[in-house]
Amino acid sequence: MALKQIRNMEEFAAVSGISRPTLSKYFNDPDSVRRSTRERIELALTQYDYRPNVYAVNQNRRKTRNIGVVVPNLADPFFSEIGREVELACIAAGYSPILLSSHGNPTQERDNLELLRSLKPAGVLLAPFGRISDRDDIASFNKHIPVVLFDANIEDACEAFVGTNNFQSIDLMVEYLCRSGEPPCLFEMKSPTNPNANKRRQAYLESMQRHGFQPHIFQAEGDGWNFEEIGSAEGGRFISQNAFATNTVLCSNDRLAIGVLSAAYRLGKKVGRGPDCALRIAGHDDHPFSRFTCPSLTTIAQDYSAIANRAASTLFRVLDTDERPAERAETLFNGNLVMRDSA
Amino acid sequence: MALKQIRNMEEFAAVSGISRPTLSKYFNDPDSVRRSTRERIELALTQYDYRPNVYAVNQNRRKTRNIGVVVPNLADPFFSEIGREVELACIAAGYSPILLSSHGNPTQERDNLELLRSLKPAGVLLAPFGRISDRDDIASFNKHIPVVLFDANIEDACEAFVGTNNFQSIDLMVEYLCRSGEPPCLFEMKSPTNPNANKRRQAYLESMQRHGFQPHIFQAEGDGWNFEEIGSAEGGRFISQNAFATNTVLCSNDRLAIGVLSAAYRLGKKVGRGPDCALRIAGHDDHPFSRFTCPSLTTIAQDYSAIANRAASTLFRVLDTDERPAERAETLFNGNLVMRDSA
DNA sequence: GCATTTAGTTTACGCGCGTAAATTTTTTAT
DNA sequence: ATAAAAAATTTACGCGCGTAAACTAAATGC
Repeated sequence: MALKQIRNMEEFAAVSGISRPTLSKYFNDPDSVRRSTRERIELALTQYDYRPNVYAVNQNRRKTRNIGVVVPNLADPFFSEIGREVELACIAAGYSPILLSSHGNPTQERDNLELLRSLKPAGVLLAPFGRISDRDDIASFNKHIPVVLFDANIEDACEAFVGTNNFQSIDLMVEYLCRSGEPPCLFEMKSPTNPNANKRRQAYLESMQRHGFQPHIFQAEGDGWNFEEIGSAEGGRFISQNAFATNTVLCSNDRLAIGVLSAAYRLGKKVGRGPDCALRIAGHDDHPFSRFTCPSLTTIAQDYSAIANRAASTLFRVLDTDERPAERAETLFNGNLVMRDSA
Repeated sequence: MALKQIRNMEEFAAVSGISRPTLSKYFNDPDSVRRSTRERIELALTQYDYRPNVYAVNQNRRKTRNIGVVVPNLADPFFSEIGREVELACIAAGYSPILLSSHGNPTQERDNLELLRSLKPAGVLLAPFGRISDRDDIASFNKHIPVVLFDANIEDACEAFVGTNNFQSIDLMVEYLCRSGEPPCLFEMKSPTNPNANKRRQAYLESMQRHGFQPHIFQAEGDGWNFEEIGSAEGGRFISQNAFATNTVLCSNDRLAIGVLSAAYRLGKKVGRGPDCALRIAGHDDHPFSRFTCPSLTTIAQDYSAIANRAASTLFRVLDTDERPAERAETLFNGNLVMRDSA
């Protein structure tokens, strides 16, 4: 087995009988060498435990084969899932993904970009917080390295954006709710960290107007990422004060909705479509747990697989052509209504 | 500002007026140079945008300042949280953490170790699946690189283990449940992926015996990490068949409990301590969502902050002394009972 | 079978930094 | 002030690999 410990490509060239430059070509692209040569190399690889020193490999190359993937918060299952999809897409394309979480903290996002700067990635897939304060950092980063945004858009920044069409998805939900019962009011954060929330509010207003109903917006005080907590506290407050304008509450995202559902349960208000129900509650995002809330949550499923793969392939195209695209593309995927028991 | 683009340490030496070897010392340990020199360097750093090329830095060094952190599944909030704590501990100690998720897949765990092998980390903090099949891979990996296990133990493998004392935590819960109502039966996976589940079963049996009650174990069919789904389907089956031996169900972990709670709701069985309740349900782990289940979940909180920090500091000690510890240490932290409304 | 194309070999240099040895400068102790 | 200690500088080499140039061997086309 381990006939001899191979220390570097030179030694591997000696034992495999292939010259070092050819080996170098092989490791950069196995298909760039003749098949017979490739087989000889791969035979030798089974006999000797050698693999190129990543640090030496990346030292000279201006662009590595690394791709940075930055998401706002891996503790949020949505980003955990979409991050995973992006990783897989990168691996499939022969890149090495480096998944970084900003842990709900814009400062950490800057730190992550700073870290990536020194890792010289070929490109970056970034789901930004989208606050104005980040804009300059991201633009400055983008000067040197191609960046494709996903999930949250920053107007006119970076090579492209891929996300969900909130206007379509919210309209879909509003339409359903209006058709099946009282028109919904909207429950959201007062100062949302995510620009999608603003899009959704806008979409709600337009959609309600289109359907000829009076919109009602209820905003929760609170900061940070404890959406369930905020939804539970503030939603509970609105419920117990009978403040919601209608019996139907559309929450800006599932995590808020999960909080509101827990508050409703605590307050003894039955949630659902039945005649004995006091409230209907809907969400947005199809959070993994929304199937297991009580009752299960009616929501919008984002097509995160499509988003992840499109974002990745958009970046790959930029990397392949090695030039910035003339036009900044914005791709929006439709959401799907997931009907469960809460609305 | 950017007076000149600095390309390497040589050029930075020229503009800063400090010799390259001294700069090298500084970047490896800022305190290894005289204070006045350090201040001159840091002044220059504010004027010029230079930082050492990570790849060149790590190329020669046998041991990098990287620390690999491998968890079974970042989509599971428990690992997301504890992974974060570990990251912070590494950064605080001057190391660069590389957080990798095995995505619920033992093969991926092997791939992650393979990846880490080429990144030459100083050490690794590993939360393993703990299946027997991984043992050899991990042991082989551990031959070259120090590894501290956390969360899940593998007997006699690696430098040390840090986790929760399941015997203490389960006993705490069993004691509470017996004292406050009917003695609990145990609900768990038939073929658990996590060795803690086996510990918890053992602990349950011993604890029930100690309290003089007959133990009852109910096992859910199913594979993978969809614990909520399995808990909901299988738990629902047991509930609707009235199969649980007592009205109190202790679930092996919170995610199963979340599934069982959703099944109970679906079946119209009220859960809680009150006289009108049909079931009491308890969990283990204090999952972030267990506060927002309906009703909120009584559970055991693992001290993951303590676990993460102890695991990290144990590894650092090994790295500092630069020799393997004579004795393999196992550190177990106690769990805390979190009383909520479900039991 | 021969010319042409394609692939591999030899040789050589450079990347950015760690680091050792010898020397000079600066600080500290007496 | 002077000797000793500490720190910085100069010089030089090596790490493992990418890569270019000139050359040689093998595969391909007709």
